[in-house]
Amino acid sequence: MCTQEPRWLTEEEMSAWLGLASAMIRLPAALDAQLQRDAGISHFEYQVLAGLSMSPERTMRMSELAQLADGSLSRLSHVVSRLEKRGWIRRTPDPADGRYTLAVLTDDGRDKVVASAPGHVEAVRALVIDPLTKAQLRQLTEITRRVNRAIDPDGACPAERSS
Amino acid sequence: MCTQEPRWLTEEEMSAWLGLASAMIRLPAALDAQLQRDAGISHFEYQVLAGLSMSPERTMRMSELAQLADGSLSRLSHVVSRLEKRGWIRRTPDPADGRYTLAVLTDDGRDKVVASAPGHVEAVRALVIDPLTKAQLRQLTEITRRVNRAIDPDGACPAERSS
DNA sequence: CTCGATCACTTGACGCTTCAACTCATTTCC
DNA sequence: GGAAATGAGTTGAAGCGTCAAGTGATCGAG
Repeated sequence: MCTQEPRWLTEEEMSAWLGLASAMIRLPAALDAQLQRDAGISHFEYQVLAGLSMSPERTMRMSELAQLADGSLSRLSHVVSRLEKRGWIRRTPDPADGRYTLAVLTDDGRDKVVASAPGHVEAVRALVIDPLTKAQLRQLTEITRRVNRAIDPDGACPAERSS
Repeated sequence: MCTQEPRWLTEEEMSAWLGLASAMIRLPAALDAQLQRDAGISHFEYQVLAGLSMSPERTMRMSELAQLADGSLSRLSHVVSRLEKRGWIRRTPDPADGRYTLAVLTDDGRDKVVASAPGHVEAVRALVIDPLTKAQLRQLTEITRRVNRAIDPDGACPAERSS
């Protein structure tokens, strides 16, 4: 209870927020639409396939993969079931620890990624990279770092893992 | 066919993109979670109620409202049905043109917005406004303006409508 | 060594979004 | 003035995500 009195947004804050709110809704929708139209898969499915394709042995544990793709384990399980039916992924228990399940990209799955990647990268370029200056791109990196940290202070942000 | 050869992303472009991709997924989820937890409504429902509350006569045509909230007319129709059941919105045909439907915020609906707004604004502050410097906020405004324009060149971007 | 706790996942039911019809009102064109 | 075309909105079915409960494997205390 008792939220003091709310600190309303100034004009300047409001216009940054409205712009972000709009982009936040429409950018995922636009990227999903491109992938759905040109490749018949969702952005989430693409992230799963692309994540596997860049992994050693094209293999990853379900839980790692869920974190990489920013989704719940349950969601990933459903999605991988569908991708398995389409012949792009196989599942097998981890020989090292039977509780884990390994998702493995099949050859057909790799072909699918290779076929879908250029169109997706072009879309990202067209909608995000190309409209911005080099300086804005650097600013965006720092801005999203701060926002991501605010959302989840000790969360593994994909942008900062490895390398 | 024949996508030339794809212009892959440089290191710098990649880190901006990964950061944005992560924020783009998790920011809506975080805001939805706050509203769901504290007010029992989704971010989309909040936008609908808040949009109406700021409108003259607390009334808007369904199609205007759909555009304001960045959703399809069908989605809005379903959502308004639910909000109507909860007693926050009434629907009535537009006397000026019977094809249009007017959505009107009830008094209970206004109370709901007034009760939910402070918590939502606090969340926006905590996740976006406060973590950024004043300069970054200005940069974000320009960055999102460009991205929004790339997504829909002549789209009515909420940030630029009116005022 | 065994039993309970924990962990990684899977499953099924429910709710929301989308898509494709459909309805009804209004405009347009003979 | 009447028929076809257009436009706004609604509806129902299908698909996807979430939540809670369930399964099986492994760890750890006694």
